[in-house]
Amino acid sequence: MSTPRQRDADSTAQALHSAAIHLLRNLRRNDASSGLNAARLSALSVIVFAGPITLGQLADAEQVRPPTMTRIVNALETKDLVTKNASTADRRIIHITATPRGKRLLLLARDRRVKSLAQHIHALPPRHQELLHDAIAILDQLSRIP
Amino acid sequence: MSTPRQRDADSTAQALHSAAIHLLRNLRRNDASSGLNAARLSALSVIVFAGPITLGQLADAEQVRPPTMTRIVNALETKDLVTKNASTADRRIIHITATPRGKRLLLLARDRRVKSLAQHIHALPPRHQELLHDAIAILDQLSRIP
DNA sequence: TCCATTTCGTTAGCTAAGCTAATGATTTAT
DNA sequence: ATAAATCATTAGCTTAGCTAACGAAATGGA
Repeated sequence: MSTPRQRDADSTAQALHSAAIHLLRNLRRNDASSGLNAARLSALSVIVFAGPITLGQLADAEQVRPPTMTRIVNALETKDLVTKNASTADRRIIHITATPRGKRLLLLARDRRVKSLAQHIHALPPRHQELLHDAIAILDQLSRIP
Repeated sequence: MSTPRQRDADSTAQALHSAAIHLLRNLRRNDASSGLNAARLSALSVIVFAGPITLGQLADAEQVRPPTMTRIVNALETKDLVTKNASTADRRIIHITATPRGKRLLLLARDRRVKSLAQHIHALPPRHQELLHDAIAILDQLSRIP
Protein backbone atom coordinates (compact mmCIF):
# COMPACT_ATOMS: atom_id res chain seq x y z
CA MET A 1 0.00 0.00 0.00
CA SER A 2 2.99 2.33 0.02
CA THR A 3 4.28 4.23 -2.97
CA PRO A 4 8.02 4.50 -3.63
CA ARG A 5 8.00 8.06 -2.41
CA GLN A 6 6.33 7.02 0.80
CA ARG A 7 8.99 4.40 1.44
CA ASP A 8 11.61 7.08 0.84
CA ALA A 9 9.93 9.34 3.32
CA ASP A 10 9.91 6.50 5.84
CA SER A 11 13.60 5.79 5.56
CA THR A 12 14.42 9.48 5.56
CA ALA A 13 12.36 9.88 8.71
CA GLN A 14 14.06 6.93 10.35
CA ALA A 15 17.52 8.21 9.46
CA LEU A 16 16.66 11.69 10.64
CA HIS A 17 15.34 10.36 13.90
CA SER A 18 18.45 8.34 14.54
CA ALA A 19 20.76 11.19 13.61
CA ALA A 20 18.93 13.59 15.91
CA ILE A 21 19.23 11.18 18.82
CA HIS A 22 22.95 10.65 18.38
CA LEU A 23 23.57 14.31 17.83
CA LEU A 24 21.91 15.33 21.07
CA ARG A 25 23.44 12.51 23.05
CA ASN A 26 26.88 13.72 22.07
CA LEU A 27 26.05 17.33 22.76
CA ARG A 28 24.71 16.50 26.19
CA ARG A 29 28.20 15.74 27.46
CA ASN A 30 29.19 19.39 27.23
CA ASP A 31 26.42 20.45 29.58
CA ALA A 32 28.10 19.39 32.77
CA SER A 33 30.67 22.15 32.58
CA SER A 34 27.96 24.79 32.93
CA GLY A 35 26.68 23.32 36.19
CA LEU A 36 23.21 23.01 34.67
CA ASN A 37 21.62 19.93 33.19
CA ALA A 38 19.68 19.83 29.94
CA ALA A 39 16.26 20.65 31.37
CA ARG A 40 17.49 23.70 33.27
CA LEU A 41 19.68 24.91 30.45
CA SER A 42 16.82 24.62 28.01
CA ALA A 43 14.39 26.44 30.29
CA LEU A 44 16.94 29.17 30.94
CA SER A 45 17.40 29.55 27.21
CA VAL A 46 13.70 30.23 26.73
CA ILE A 47 13.71 32.70 29.61
CA VAL A 48 16.72 34.55 28.22
CA PHE A 49 15.41 34.79 24.67
CA ALA A 50 11.65 34.97 25.22
CA GLY A 51 11.51 36.40 28.76
CA PRO A 52 10.03 37.84 30.81
CA ILE A 53 7.61 34.96 30.55
CA THR A 54 4.99 33.43 32.84
CA LEU A 55 5.43 30.01 34.36
CA GLY A 56 2.56 28.57 32.36
CA GLN A 57 3.90 29.86 29.07
CA LEU A 58 7.30 28.49 29.94
CA ALA A 59 5.83 25.07 30.74
CA ASP A 60 4.04 25.12 27.40
CA ALA A 61 7.17 26.15 25.55
CA GLU A 62 9.12 23.34 27.16
CA GLN A 63 6.24 20.91 26.74
CA VAL A 64 6.18 20.08 30.38
CA ARG A 65 3.53 20.29 33.14
CA PRO A 66 3.44 23.31 35.42
CA PRO A 67 4.64 21.49 38.57
CA THR A 68 7.73 20.33 36.74
CA MET A 69 8.47 23.86 35.62
CA THR A 70 7.89 25.26 39.09
CA ARG A 71 10.71 23.11 40.36
CA ILE A 72 13.09 23.90 37.53
CA VAL A 73 12.50 27.63 37.93
CA ASN A 74 12.97 27.39 41.69
CA ALA A 75 16.32 25.73 41.13
CA LEU A 76 17.34 28.48 38.71
CA GLU A 77 16.19 31.10 41.20
CA THR A 78 18.27 29.56 43.98
CA LYS A 79 21.32 29.87 41.73
CA ASP A 80 20.49 33.54 41.06
CA LEU A 81 20.00 32.93 37.37
CA VAL A 82 16.38 34.10 37.21
CA THR A 83 13.98 36.18 39.30
CA LYS A 84 10.25 35.72 39.84
CA ASN A 85 7.87 38.68 40.10
CA ALA A 86 4.15 38.59 40.64
CA SER A 87 2.31 40.50 37.94
CA THR A 88 0.76 43.75 39.20
CA ALA A 89 -2.19 43.36 36.86
CA ASP A 90 -3.01 39.78 37.81
CA ARG A 91 -1.38 38.60 40.97
CA ARG A 92 -1.88 34.91 40.22
CA ILE A 93 0.66 35.26 37.45
CA ILE A 94 4.41 35.38 37.95
CA HIS A 95 6.84 36.82 35.47
CA ILE A 96 10.16 35.07 35.20
CA THR A 97 13.18 37.07 34.09
CA ALA A 98 16.82 36.12 33.56
CA THR A 99 19.36 37.92 35.73
CA PRO A 100 22.54 39.27 34.12
CA ARG A 101 24.31 36.29 35.66
CA GLY A 102 21.75 33.99 34.06
CA LYS A 103 22.20 35.57 30.65
CA ARG A 104 25.94 35.38 30.86
CA LEU A 105 25.93 31.74 31.93
CA LEU A 106 23.51 30.74 29.22
CA LEU A 107 25.45 32.35 26.43
CA LEU A 108 28.65 30.71 27.58
CA ALA A 109 27.05 27.28 27.97
CA ARG A 110 25.32 27.54 24.62
CA ASP A 111 28.56 28.44 23.01
CA ARG A 112 30.38 25.55 24.55
CA ARG A 113 27.64 23.13 23.67
CA VAL A 114 27.51 24.12 20.06
CA LYS A 115 31.16 24.85 19.54
CA SER A 116 32.39 21.36 18.75
CA LEU A 117 29.50 20.91 16.37
CA ALA A 118 30.33 24.17 14.65
CA GLN A 119 33.95 23.16 14.29
CA HIS A 120 33.00 19.97 12.55
CA ILE A 121 30.58 21.78 10.28
CA HIS A 122 33.30 24.24 9.42
CA ALA A 123 35.56 21.34 8.44
CA LEU A 124 33.05 20.06 5.89
CA PRO A 125 33.49 20.82 2.19
CA PRO A 126 31.76 24.13 1.36
CA ARG A 127 29.20 22.38 -0.80
CA HIS A 128 28.13 20.25 2.14
CA GLN A 129 27.95 23.27 4.38
CA GLU A 130 25.55 24.92 1.96
CA LEU A 131 23.45 21.80 1.67
CA LEU A 132 23.22 21.55 5.42
CA HIS A 133 22.33 25.19 5.75
CA ASP A 134 19.48 24.86 3.27
CA ALA A 135 18.19 21.65 4.78
CA ILE A 136 18.01 23.11 8.25
CA ALA A 137 15.31 25.53 7.26
CA ILE A 138 13.20 22.54 6.30
CA LEU A 139 14.23 20.69 9.42
CA ASP A 140 13.21 23.59 11.54
CA GLN A 141 9.81 23.58 9.92
CA LEU A 142 9.43 19.86 10.59
CA SER A 143 10.50 20.27 14.19
CA ARG A 144 7.74 22.74 14.91
CA ILE A 145 4.86 20.57 13.87
CA PRO A 146 2.29 20.44 16.66
CA MET B 1 38.78 36.52 15.27
CA SER B 2 36.12 34.63 13.28
CA THR B 3 35.92 34.43 9.52
CA PRO B 4 32.59 34.77 7.73
CA ARG B 5 32.49 31.03 7.12
CA GLN B 6 33.09 30.35 10.78
CA ARG B 7 30.17 32.54 11.74
CA ASP B 8 28.03 30.67 9.26
CA ALA B 9 29.07 27.38 10.76
CA ASP B 10 28.17 28.72 14.19
CA SER B 11 24.69 29.76 13.24
CA THR B 12 24.14 26.56 11.31
CA ALA B 13 25.24 24.58 14.35
CA GLN B 14 22.95 26.58 16.61
CA ALA B 15 19.99 26.14 14.29
CA LEU B 16 20.66 22.45 13.93
CA HIS B 17 20.92 22.03 17.67
CA SER B 18 17.64 23.77 18.24
CA ALA B 19 15.87 21.85 15.48
CA ALA B 20 17.12 18.52 16.85
CA ILE B 21 15.82 19.36 20.32
CA HIS B 22 12.36 20.28 19.11
CA LEU B 23 12.18 17.34 16.78
CA LEU B 24 12.89 14.84 19.51
CA ARG B 25 10.66 16.54 22.01
CA ASN B 26 7.75 16.16 19.62
CA LEU B 27 8.60 12.58 18.79
CA ARG B 28 8.81 11.67 22.44
CA ARG B 29 5.05 12.04 22.80
CA ASN B 30 4.43 8.99 20.65
CA ASP B 31 6.43 6.81 22.99
CA ALA B 32 3.73 6.49 25.60
CA SER B 33 1.61 4.27 23.39
CA SER B 34 4.27 1.56 23.41
CA GLY B 35 4.31 1.40 27.19
CA LEU B 36 8.03 2.16 27.16
CA ASN B 37 9.71 5.48 27.74
CA ALA B 38 12.59 6.87 25.71
CA ALA B 39 15.43 5.31 27.67
CA ARG B 40 13.96 1.81 27.58
CA LEU B 41 12.91 2.05 23.97
CA SER B 42 16.36 3.23 22.98
CA ALA B 43 18.08 0.45 24.91
CA LEU B 44 15.72 -2.13 23.45
CA SER B 45 16.52 -0.84 20.00
CA VAL B 46 20.23 -1.45 20.53
CA ILE B 47 19.53 -4.92 21.90
CA VAL B 48 17.32 -5.80 18.94
CA PHE B 49 19.71 -4.56 16.28
CA ALA B 50 23.09 -5.17 17.91
CA GLY B 51 22.22 -7.97 20.33
CA PRO B 52 23.08 -10.28 21.94
CA ILE B 53 25.17 -7.72 23.75
CA THR B 54 26.75 -7.48 27.19
CA LEU B 55 25.54 -5.04 29.79
CA GLY B 56 28.73 -3.04 29.68
CA GLN B 57 28.66 -2.69 25.92
CA LEU B 58 25.06 -1.64 26.10
CA ALA B 59 25.86 0.98 28.71
CA ASP B 60 28.63 2.30 26.47
CA ALA B 61 26.37 2.35 23.43
CA GLU B 62 23.76 4.28 25.36
CA GLN B 63 26.40 6.49 26.98
CA VAL B 64 25.20 5.66 30.42
CA ARG B 65 26.81 4.12 33.52
CA PRO B 66 26.43 0.40 34.19
CA PRO B 67 24.13 0.73 37.23
CA THR B 68 21.70 2.77 35.16
CA MET B 69 21.69 0.13 32.46
CA THR B 70 21.24 -2.67 34.97
CA ARG B 71 17.97 -1.12 36.03
CA ILE B 72 16.73 -0.46 32.52
CA VAL B 73 17.50 -4.02 31.45
CA ASN B 74 15.82 -5.42 34.56
CA ALA B 75 12.69 -3.47 33.69
CA LEU B 76 12.77 -4.84 30.15
CA GLU B 77 13.28 -8.35 31.51
CA THR B 78 10.29 -8.04 33.82
CA LYS B 79 8.18 -7.17 30.80
CA ASP B 80 9.52 -10.23 28.94
CA LEU B 81 11.11 -8.11 26.25
CA VAL B 82 14.67 -9.32 26.81
CA THR B 83 16.45 -12.22 28.49
CA LYS B 84 19.74 -12.26 30.39
CA ASN B 85 22.16 -15.17 30.16
CA ALA B 86 25.50 -15.52 31.88
CA SER B 87 28.26 -16.18 29.39
CA THR B 88 29.59 -19.71 29.60
CA ALA B 89 33.10 -18.56 28.80
CA ASP B 90 33.22 -15.80 31.41
CA ARG B 91 30.54 -15.99 34.03
CA ARG B 92 30.94 -12.36 35.11
CA ILE B 93 29.47 -11.34 31.79
CA ILE B 94 25.81 -11.47 30.89
CA HIS B 95 24.47 -11.54 27.36
CA ILE B 96 21.27 -9.66 26.77
CA THR B 97 18.98 -10.80 23.99
CA ALA B 98 15.64 -9.51 22.73
CA THR B 99 12.72 -11.92 22.94
CA PRO B 100 10.36 -12.25 19.95
CA ARG B 101 7.92 -10.14 21.93
CA GLY B 102 10.65 -7.52 22.41
CA LYS B 103 11.45 -7.45 18.72
CA ARG B 104 7.84 -7.15 17.74
CA LEU B 105 7.17 -4.35 20.21
CA LEU B 106 10.23 -2.40 19.15
CA LEU B 107 9.44 -2.52 15.47
CA LEU B 108 5.88 -1.38 16.11
CA ALA B 109 6.96 1.42 18.42
CA ARG B 110 9.65 2.58 16.04
CA ASP B 111 7.15 2.67 13.27
CA ARG B 112 4.66 4.65 15.26
CA ARG B 113 7.32 7.04 16.46
CA VAL B 114 8.56 7.80 13.00
CA LYS B 115 5.28 7.63 11.17
CA SER B 116 4.04 11.17 11.81
CA LEU B 117 7.44 12.49 10.85
CA ALA B 118 7.39 10.46 7.64
CA GLN B 119 3.95 11.79 6.79
CA HIS B 120 5.10 15.34 7.09
CA ILE B 121 8.19 14.66 5.04
CA HIS B 122 6.03 13.08 2.40
CA ALA B 123 3.92 16.22 2.29
CA LEU B 124 6.91 18.40 1.45
CA PRO B 125 7.59 19.48 -2.13
CA PRO B 126 9.73 16.82 -3.86
CA ARG B 127 12.64 19.22 -4.14
CA HIS B 128 12.68 19.65 -0.38
CA GLN B 129 12.46 15.92 0.14
CA GLU B 130 15.55 15.43 -1.98
CA LEU B 131 17.40 18.16 -0.19
CA LEU B 132 16.57 16.62 3.15
CA HIS B 133 17.59 13.20 1.98
CA ASP B 134 20.99 14.45 0.86
CA ALA B 135 21.55 16.48 3.99
CA ILE B 136 20.85 13.56 6.27
CA ALA B 137 23.88 11.67 5.07
CA ILE B 138 25.95 14.62 6.26
CA LEU B 139 23.94 14.88 9.45
CA ASP B 140 24.52 11.26 10.20
CA GLN B 141 28.23 11.78 9.81
CA LEU B 142 28.13 14.72 12.20
CA SER B 143 26.07 12.80 14.72
CA ARG B 144 28.69 10.07 15.02
CA ILE B 145 31.56 12.28 15.98
CA PRO B 146 33.13 11.00 19.20
C1' DT C 1 -23.33 42.45 45.26
C1' DC C 2 -22.30 37.83 46.31
C1' DC C 3 -21.31 33.34 45.28
C1' DA C 4 -19.83 29.84 41.89
C1' DT C 5 -16.57 28.92 38.49
C1' DT C 6 -12.34 29.24 36.31
C1' DT C 7 -7.46 30.10 36.15
C1' DC C 8 -2.60 30.09 37.81
C1' DG C 9 0.82 28.45 40.47
C1' DT C 10 2.36 25.44 44.33
C1' DT C 11 2.51 21.34 47.34
C1' DA C 12 2.42 16.42 48.04
C1' DG C 13 3.47 12.06 46.63
C1' DC C 14 4.61 8.89 43.19
C1' DT C 15 7.82 6.49 39.23
C1' DA C 16 11.98 6.36 36.90
C1' DA C 17 16.63 8.16 34.94
C1' DG C 18 20.96 9.41 36.05
C1' DC C 19 25.09 9.48 39.11
C1' DT C 20 29.04 7.69 42.63
C1' DA C 21 30.70 4.50 46.02
C1' DA C 22 30.89 0.11 47.74
C1' DT C 23 30.29 -5.04 47.23
C1' DG C 24 30.34 -9.71 45.30
C1' DA C 25 31.77 -12.80 41.97
C1' DT C 26 34.90 -14.16 38.72
C1' DT C 27 38.95 -14.01 35.84
C1' DT C 28 43.79 -12.77 35.00
C1' DA C 29 48.46 -12.00 36.23
C1' DT C 30 52.29 -12.15 39.21
C1' DA D 1 48.39 -19.04 45.57
C1' DT D 2 47.34 -14.79 46.12
C1' DA D 3 46.90 -10.05 44.49
C1' DA D 4 44.90 -7.24 41.08
C1' DA D 5 41.67 -6.22 37.67
C1' DT D 6 37.04 -6.67 35.58
C1' DC D 7 31.92 -7.06 35.27
C1' DA D 8 27.62 -6.59 37.13
C1' DT D 9 24.76 -5.45 41.06
C1' DT D 10 23.23 -3.07 45.32
C1' DA D 11 22.68 1.04 48.08
C1' DG D 12 21.82 5.66 48.42
C1' DC D 13 21.53 10.03 46.51
C1' DT D 14 19.61 14.07 43.13
C1' DT D 15 16.51 15.47 39.67
C1' DA D 16 12.85 15.11 35.88
C1' DG D 17 8.53 13.88 34.85
C1' DC D 18 3.65 12.91 36.10
C1' DT D 19 -1.35 13.38 38.53
C1' DA D 20 -4.24 14.90 42.20
C1' DA D 21 -5.40 18.15 45.46
C1' DC D 22 -5.07 22.80 47.13
C1' DG D 23 -4.97 27.99 47.92
C1' DA D 24 -5.24 32.45 46.05
C1' DA D 25 -6.93 35.49 42.80
C1' DA D 26 -9.88 36.93 38.91
C1' DT D 27 -14.28 36.59 36.44
C1' DG D 28 -19.15 36.15 35.52
C1' DG D 29 -23.94 35.40 36.31
C1' DA D 30 -28.00 35.61 39.28
